[in-house]
Amino acid sequence: MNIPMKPELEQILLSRKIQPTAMRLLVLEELSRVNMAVSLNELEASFDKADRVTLYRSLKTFRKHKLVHSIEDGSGSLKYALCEEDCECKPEELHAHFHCNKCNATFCLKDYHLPVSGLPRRFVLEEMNLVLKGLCDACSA
Amino acid sequence: MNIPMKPELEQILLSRKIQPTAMRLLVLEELSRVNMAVSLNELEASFDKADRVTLYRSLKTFRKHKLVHSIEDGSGSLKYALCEEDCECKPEELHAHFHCNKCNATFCLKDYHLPVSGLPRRFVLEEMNLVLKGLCDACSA
DNA sequence: TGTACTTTGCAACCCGGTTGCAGTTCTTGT
DNA sequence: ACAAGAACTGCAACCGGGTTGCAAAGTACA
Ligand SMILES: [Mn+2]
Ligand SMILES: [Mn+2]
Ligand SMILES: [Zn+2]
Ligand SMILES: [Zn+2]
Repeated sequence: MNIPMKPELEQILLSRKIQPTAMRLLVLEELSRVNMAVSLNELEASFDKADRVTLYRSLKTFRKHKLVHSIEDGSGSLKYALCEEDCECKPEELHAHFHCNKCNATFCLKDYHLPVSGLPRRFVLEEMNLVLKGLCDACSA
Repeated sequence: MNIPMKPELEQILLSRKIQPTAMRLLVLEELSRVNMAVSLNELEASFDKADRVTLYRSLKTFRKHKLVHSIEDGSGSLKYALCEEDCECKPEELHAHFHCNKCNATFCLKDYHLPVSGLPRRFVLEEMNLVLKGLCDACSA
């Protein structure tokens, strides 16, 4: 995936009904660039000077408008990753994530969809969260 | 599962090489009684007077000796549940958990073992965490 | 251009988890 | 039975991720 240019970024926000402010464009650009799931802290560290709360609220807004989804990978901090272009964050769009125990990176396994079966009677399934953990591509070499 | 009596509880701790102190016996008894995954806060609330840190360290000790396993269910607090009698917490003993979005309860799905396939090349799998979310038995009625 | 609404930055707070330390209890060797 | 050492406990304080309140700055739109 190549990184979209400024006008494209703006278009992406607009298409999600998010006002394209300067900060939000930067956040979106960064999320596109890294192409993995990042925590609020990691995001903050990737800018010279940015207010943590503003980043937090940008991500919150993005998530509300289904531009990003969040992953609890067990590292202690929530991570955020860009959704696919036309994602509506429905159950069938859920996918697994891989968390590297060594470098702490977390990736979307977009093709690893979740098995929905074997649930006990009378339990109603609404969502699932599957995190695979181990060594990533780079760390297993 | 019925709740073990005092001497049995003591035996359980001893068999895991954990010194059976008064507090630890109480914690083990409570974990047996509730028969689900509980958070540190919930555990604390189930005693009239107990120090949070002592409970915390009891759970930590239990986990080290593989008497309990912990579950990150996305509720914001780690939960702990008793392991099966001869559990060694190996990958093949991993199971899924169910978290109720309404009552916040979390259960072990001991028979729901995890599918291990479809991982990208060069990724080394060490552990998995699968949490199903929805409405539990009681809440779906 | 004026006004209402949104976004931003800062400070402060919340809460789960964790550590330091001193006092107590328990284990072990004599 | 006793002393020395190790393990456990309770309290206070800290830490870090996440969150909120509020006033200032920015933006949309009539
Ligand atoms: Mn993802
Ligand atoms: Mn379990
Ligand atoms: Zn890695
Ligand atoms: Zn429930």
